[in-house]
Amino acid sequence: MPELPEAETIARDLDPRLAGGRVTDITVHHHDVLATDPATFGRQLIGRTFAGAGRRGKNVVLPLEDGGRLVVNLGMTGRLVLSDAPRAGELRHVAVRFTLEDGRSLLYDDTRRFGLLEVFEADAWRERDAELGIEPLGDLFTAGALHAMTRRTRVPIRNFLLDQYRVAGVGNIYALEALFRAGVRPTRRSHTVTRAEAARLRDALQDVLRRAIGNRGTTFSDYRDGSGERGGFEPLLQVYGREGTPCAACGTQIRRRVLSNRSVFYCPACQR
DNA sequence: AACGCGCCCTGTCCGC
DNA sequence: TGCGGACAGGGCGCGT
Repeated sequence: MPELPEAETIARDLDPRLAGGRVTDITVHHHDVLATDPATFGRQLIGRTFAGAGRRGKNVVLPLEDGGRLVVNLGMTGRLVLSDAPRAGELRHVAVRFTLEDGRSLLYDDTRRFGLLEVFEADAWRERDAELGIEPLGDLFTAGALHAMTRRTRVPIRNFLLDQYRVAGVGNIYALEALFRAGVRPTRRSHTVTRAEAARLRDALQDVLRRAIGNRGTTFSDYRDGSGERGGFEPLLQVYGREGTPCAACGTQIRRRVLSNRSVFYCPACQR
């Protein structure tokens, strides 16, 4: 569920409300979401003050006033919520609670605990940041830049888009939607993608991600109960989860297959 | 060395 | 109605 748009939405919500919050205590309910042991984690953060919230790829980045950072990878089911948020009391899988000086708490909730919380000091974060791929909504993500990258590898283009060390922030859902809009089959080897296709893919990726952010990052996953934001991006999905239904462009049945242990959906007529 | 695959974990859904 | 099994996607570690 959480890809770039979800991380962006969380960061925007948190930014003004978390700034100035000083950590006075940390309770770890599930240590497997931490990069270190709980005692070390506590020593790293207690007494330090959040400066706000941002994003890098799919990571929510919480800068500290002294230049360090708490970096949160949300995995599949991670959420970051302040205790005074409307539905904070409904969280059922709180893994870590950060008590703040003003009495509020920052809660990290993660049902499946695929997420990871890690503290970086300034230098270490610069290194980590440099390892991550290009930001798909950034100025550097041009058609030429994307094409130069795709030409250098033979991996299927869907796998290329999922690799956080190439393009940072794209997950399976938005990758497949962008490939459909660009008319490129997910299994196509990256190096065969033409310049024109790379240009369409860049535009499609940006369009899909921006629309998703406009919908507050709401994807299909929370449609079944009204526990969170209602409405959402799901009606906008044109191929993901639509096996057997007619393609919106040509009517051909959408096909599903498995690529690298993960579902791929595409229109066999529109995507070459 | 780039790449593919299995696994981590839980909730939901489907078929018997 | 209950239950087992398949399935979901992110990322890491390992084998090739």
